[in-house]
Amino acid sequence: MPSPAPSPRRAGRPRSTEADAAIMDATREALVDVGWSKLTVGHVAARAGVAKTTLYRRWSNKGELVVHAVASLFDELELPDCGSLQADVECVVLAFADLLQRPGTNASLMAVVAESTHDPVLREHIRNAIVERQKRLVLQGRERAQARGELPPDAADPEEDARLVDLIFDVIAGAVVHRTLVSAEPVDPEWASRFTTLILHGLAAAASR
Amino acid sequence: MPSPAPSPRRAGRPRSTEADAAIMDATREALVDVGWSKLTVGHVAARAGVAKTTLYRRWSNKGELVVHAVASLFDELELPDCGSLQADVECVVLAFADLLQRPGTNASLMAVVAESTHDPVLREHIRNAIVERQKRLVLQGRERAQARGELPPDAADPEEDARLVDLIFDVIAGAVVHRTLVSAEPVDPEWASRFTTLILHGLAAAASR
Amino acid sequence: MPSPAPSPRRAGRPRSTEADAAIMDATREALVDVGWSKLTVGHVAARAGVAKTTLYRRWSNKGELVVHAVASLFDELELPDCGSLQADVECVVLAFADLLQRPGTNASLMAVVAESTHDPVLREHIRNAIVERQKRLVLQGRERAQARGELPPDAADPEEDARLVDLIFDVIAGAVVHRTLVSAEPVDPEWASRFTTLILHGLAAAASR
Amino acid sequence: MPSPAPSPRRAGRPRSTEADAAIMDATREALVDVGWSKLTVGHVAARAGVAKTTLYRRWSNKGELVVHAVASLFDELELPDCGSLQADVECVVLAFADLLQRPGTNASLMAVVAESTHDPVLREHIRNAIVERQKRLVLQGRERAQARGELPPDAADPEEDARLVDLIFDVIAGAVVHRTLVSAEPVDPEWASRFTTLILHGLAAAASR
DNA sequence: GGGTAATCGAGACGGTACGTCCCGTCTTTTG
DNA sequence: CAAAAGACGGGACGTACCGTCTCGATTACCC
Repeated sequence: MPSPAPSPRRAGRPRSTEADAAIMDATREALVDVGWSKLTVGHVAARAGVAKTTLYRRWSNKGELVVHAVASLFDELELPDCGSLQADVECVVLAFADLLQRPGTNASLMAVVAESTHDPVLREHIRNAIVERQKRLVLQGRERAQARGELPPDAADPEEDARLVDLIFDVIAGAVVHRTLVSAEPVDPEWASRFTTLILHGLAAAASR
Repeated sequence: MPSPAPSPRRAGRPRSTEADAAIMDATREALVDVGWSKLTVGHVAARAGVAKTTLYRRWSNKGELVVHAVASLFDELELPDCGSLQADVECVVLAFADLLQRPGTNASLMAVVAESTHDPVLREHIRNAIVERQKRLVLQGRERAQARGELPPDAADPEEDARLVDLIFDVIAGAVVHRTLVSAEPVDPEWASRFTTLILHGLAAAASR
Repeated sequence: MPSPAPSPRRAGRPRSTEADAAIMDATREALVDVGWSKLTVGHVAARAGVAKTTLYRRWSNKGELVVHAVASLFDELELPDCGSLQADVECVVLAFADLLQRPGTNASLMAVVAESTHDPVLREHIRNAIVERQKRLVLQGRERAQARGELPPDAADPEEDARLVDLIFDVIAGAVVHRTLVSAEPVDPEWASRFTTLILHGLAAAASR
Repeated sequence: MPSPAPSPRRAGRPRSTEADAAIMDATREALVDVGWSKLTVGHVAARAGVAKTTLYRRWSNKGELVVHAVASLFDELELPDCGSLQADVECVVLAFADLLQRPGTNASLMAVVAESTHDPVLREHIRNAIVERQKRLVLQGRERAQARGELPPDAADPEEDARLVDLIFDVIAGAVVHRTLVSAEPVDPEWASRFTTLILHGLAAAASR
């Protein structure tokens, strides 16, 4: 959202929307090719066929630019209905891993997260743009499972309930990210199945206690 | 450990081990103070009271330097015997989270991991320096639990066994890292307990099936 | 399309002519103060109140910079009309010697010439920037002397003529440079007179033969 | 003359004379190959198959080393008796030019002279090692010419006489050096003849006035 | 349809850090 | 003890980007 306020209609020549798109594309491509740390504003501008000035008129620095380019990558995460809780979880695990394993995404994500450790504003950005988007999938999956009777209804205490959702989210997302980026091992259906079994049994056992 | 082999005794003046230590210390301090991206080789050298060349004689660039410094942070991770499997896991989760929450560590770790997504050599470095070190803790904890009778002996198939260990490792490390760095929520004893319960129940249920 | 453009006027911000001048001045001053070998690009930039990059945008290295600075020193060499050929030659000899005896100039000139023995490009530079500039003085003096009737008109064969001019030039410039820099003896009016007499008599005698 | 006092016979291992020679050779070769400014002590030592320490034990710095290597080049200048004053002068002009045109010599000479403009000690060195050596050739030529009756006997005033010798020396050496190194034109027999004629006629005309 | 005002490209600018190279000194082990 | 090997503090080099700043040349809108 480089030009968030389309309405005020300031005088003078309006900004080129083609440039907007070309810059975003070039940024994503560059991110895939060379990664965050070796990505330079000059190269992005050149690849987009745009002057550096044009780029800086839209984003105040390299960080802003990359964050905007990355956040949009997570738009495509969906939770198809796979018939059972186990299948649903395996589906989302595999979809998420697939996203992470695509050449540019992993690097971009890590880069942005790494940068965020120093920048509270950026961190908040990430929370809103990425974390919340993913957490919705967990909620959605639970609702379906509850409808199927595979999971009990929400806990009485809403805080307690939120804590459980957060836990599940961190376990699922964390395990997939860690296996992919740190252990650098593939997340294949077998691993997904094994992992899902572990989590759901844990959940069931903990609940039935 | 840039000079691991003390024996061959090459000709010429030997490298100063004091410099080794001073550089590592200075790097870690600088990492905490200013973070990866603002860390300067020149500053590190100055802080260590060492010439820049001395530093470059040991590590070929800023990346190498920081990776070694970060890896050494994980040296302190130990698995104290807390009396039970549940307590052991909670202990290591809290110790790991504490490490990640220290100001410089999180940024450093993420930066190094991010960098590794483009550099296979660096990725291998990380595997050896960090991943293997942590995986040892998992193995050690399992041995203790087996001695206590809390866990069954190793699986018959060693490959199957390795897969299980890897899974547990990714789940534990991943969840802690994710909650700390992505969700940006604190890992406190309550979360550790809740998480540990989930995992151990899942493990037990899956095994007893 | 009359295309009246007197200057190509490339796109983009034009180079600062103030910077040009400041750098040249600073280089000459530094050359006088510390000499070629101790002259630092960084110091020159600082003294000129200019970034090092601005300097490197104009000259590709320290050598280029100094050559241009040295060559410009020769701009001031003029041939005032002193009334007679003998007086004209003595004038230019003394002016040239004065230039060479100024603290920084001798070192600079020698350094540049020394450097040129290995670098054909630099050698060509010197030819264009220094040699041709001085040779013009010889031609100018001859024209005046011819107008006064002190010298015969140009030889019929232009090649032969050029050879004579080259000879005179090497003798005059060579003798002054050698006495100043190698013999390290002063070029005073007495020496200039003695030298001029020798050359002009030789010229007259050789011509009248 | 790196080790000027061979006699005292200090205790311990004596310095290797092979090293002396190897270093001098390597220095001269390096001077030819890369010139003064790009010659490094490290490379010379390597080429000589000697440690840098060994080199520094004999010469205190790069300058000393090169001056010693260069001075010896001028030992070979001689004045053969060519039968007449004109022939003698042409001979020495050609011999000197030949020396200067040899690949390494010109660079070395200029480099040393250039360096000498900053270093009075070095300048004195050059006077003794090079200038005086050449000036003797002028004196020797005059004596022969006087014996042949081609030149009048020494002037009555010895100072006046010395001034004349100095003048001739600067003119001859200067013109040859300038043509070779600055004008970068060849000194061939034709030029030598033309030049010699000019000088001798000038000398004769000036004397007979 | 002519002004006007913000855009665009190009590229120079002051900076900062990089990683390399060489200097001349120093500390070792080996002969 | 000298020699070979090579690490050390220091300092300049030339390069690469950063984010800012002119420039002249284009547009779109608004009068």
